[in-house]
Amino acid sequence: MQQVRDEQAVAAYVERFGDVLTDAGMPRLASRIFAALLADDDGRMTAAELTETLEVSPAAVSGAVRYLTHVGMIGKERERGSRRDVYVVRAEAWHDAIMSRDRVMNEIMRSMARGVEAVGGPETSAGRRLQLSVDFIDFITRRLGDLQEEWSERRAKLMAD
Amino acid sequence: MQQVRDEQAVAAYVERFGDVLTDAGMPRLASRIFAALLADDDGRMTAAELTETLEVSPAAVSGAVRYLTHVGMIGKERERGSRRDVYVVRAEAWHDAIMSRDRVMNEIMRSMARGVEAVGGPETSAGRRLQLSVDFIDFITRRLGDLQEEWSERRAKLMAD
DNA sequence: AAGAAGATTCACTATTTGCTGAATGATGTG
DNA sequence: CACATCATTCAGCAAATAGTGAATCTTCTT
Repeated sequence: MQQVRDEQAVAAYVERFGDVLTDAGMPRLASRIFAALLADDDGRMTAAELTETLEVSPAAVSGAVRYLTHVGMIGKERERGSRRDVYVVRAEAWHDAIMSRDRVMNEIMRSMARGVEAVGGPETSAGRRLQLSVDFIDFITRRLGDLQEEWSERRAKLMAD
Repeated sequence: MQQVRDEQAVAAYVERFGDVLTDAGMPRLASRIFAALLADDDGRMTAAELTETLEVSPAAVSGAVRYLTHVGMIGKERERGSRRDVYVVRAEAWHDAIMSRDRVMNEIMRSMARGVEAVGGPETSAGRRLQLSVDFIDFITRRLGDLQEEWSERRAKLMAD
């Protein structure tokens, strides 16, 4: 039973899912573009397609797409002998999105580590509190790295079927 | 060697760390308040202290503090027979912050799961792509829960010293 | 080399967000 | 019960953000 693709339903879904991503902190148009790519049949859309289906200006697409490629959630490709960029949702989109958060976490950790000194060293109560936070973040981010690997393996096995 | 606490250095640190948190997506004043509490000697400050040391209006503190309590990073207490609230950084601040992100992740996951149907079911290529994303997020968030537990135990042991 | 098709940049506008000051509300004290 | 002390809410303002349209830059075609 191969269902027929109801483009209108898909469009509606793109908007709903876009909203969810926006609530999660992603810029609005970037959210909609990512949603559109995820829901697109072959996960590949040109800038022109995006401006048309999302009803925004090419300029806006350009900016949003820069953001998405920057955080590694989509890739920009160009078929040789063509001028149009085609954007593809990367297989590692979520992986990278989480890892980019990880980078932020690392910043926080480093700043807190410096804070230990600023408040008078690890013997002070503020110092202890900061250090404990550092330890926690460190623990979580390390383990998160392991999880990504575990997933890659698990996925590889599934793909082998 | 118990260092003397240099309040000026602490204040400077609060601003730097506040910036880091803001970059991570936390509203500006909320970041500064959380930083101030983390760096405070006993991790407890009244609203008045906050307005004074951070040089903002009581109204602003009220709003920022609402945000922070909402995401569970600080607690509001009031000593009986007093009108002043005292805000304390919760021991589980980071834990809860991460878990609250987790709630967001769950929203995303649920939305993508609904998307599988919208794009024509799990047999379509878009459906497969969405389902794979769901699986990944599911995997990560579950494991993240385990990690929090592991940390609690680890921490309990350390505290026993 | 000229032209066309596309992407990007830039100046501007509209919306959203974070803060202030003033007014209002809540809660303890004489 | 009236007053004082704090917290909160609300209208307004200032700064940041996301998008538009026009101009510019790139790159393929002929």
